[in-house]
Amino acid sequence: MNERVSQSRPVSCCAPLGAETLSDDEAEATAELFKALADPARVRIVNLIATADEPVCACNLYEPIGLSQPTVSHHLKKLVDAGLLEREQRGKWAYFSLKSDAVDKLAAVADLKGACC
Amino acid sequence: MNERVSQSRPVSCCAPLGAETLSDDEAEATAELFKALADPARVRIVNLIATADEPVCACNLYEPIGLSQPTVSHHLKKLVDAGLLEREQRGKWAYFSLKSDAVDKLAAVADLKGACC
DNA sequence: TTGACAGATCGATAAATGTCGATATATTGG
DNA sequence: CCAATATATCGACATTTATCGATCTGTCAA
Repeated sequence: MNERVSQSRPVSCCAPLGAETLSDDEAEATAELFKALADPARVRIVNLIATADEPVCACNLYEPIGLSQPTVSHHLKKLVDAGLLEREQRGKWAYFSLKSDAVDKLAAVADLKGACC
Repeated sequence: MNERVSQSRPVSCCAPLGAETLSDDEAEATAELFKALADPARVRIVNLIATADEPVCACNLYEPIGLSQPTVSHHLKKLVDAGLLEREQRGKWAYFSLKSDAVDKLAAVADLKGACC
């Protein structure tokens, strides 16, 4: 039924580290996902949002992160572009939450079990 | 019995993304781990080693990775420093394998389950 | 000891990235 | 429509990083 065209992976955009084969594009996409979390500011942003039980307003991030508004906005954009965060506009405020796929995607890509030792 | 001094986390060096609290140092350490995998060449190296059933000689990486010997050596060093790979000298050859802790560490840090939605 | 080879280190360079102040855009309230 | 506020974008700058050629270090065989 399904075309199974490049659908042999749980995630089409980026293959797990333990995949049997890994094309150049897949390696690039996988690195891109890790790159999104390869900055302490973005790690803290994701952590703050992950531990909140509601979407978080950007205005509530500047102070705890300790960086300027443009810089935090820059990091938020990177996280959204990477598919890790979801942006929701409420009036003049922007709220961010964890994208549900991101959780599975990250866990899948980081999976090395079975390939070890 | 245990001192439980900074031992409340599964990994002492870098806290998971979903941790209740995250110090500056922990965020830095966590980002450092992701940074090690934030490059397509290093993703491919880890993948090649993860899918091999034996430690891999550095000399068998230059050609598949498609980069110069110094560059591959540079990436290998980064992966070893990050605690992801183990280096083993056999005569004049260097063999690399996945460090067993790395598997768990990566999975733990990347864990966002329960913190989602 | 010497020659050959594997891998690491060095130095240089180009590209990518984080940061901020200034400014632009968009939304709301009056 | 206008003023105020939240966020995004722009331009600039400093830092980091990936890459390679050349060289150094260490190991083995003869």
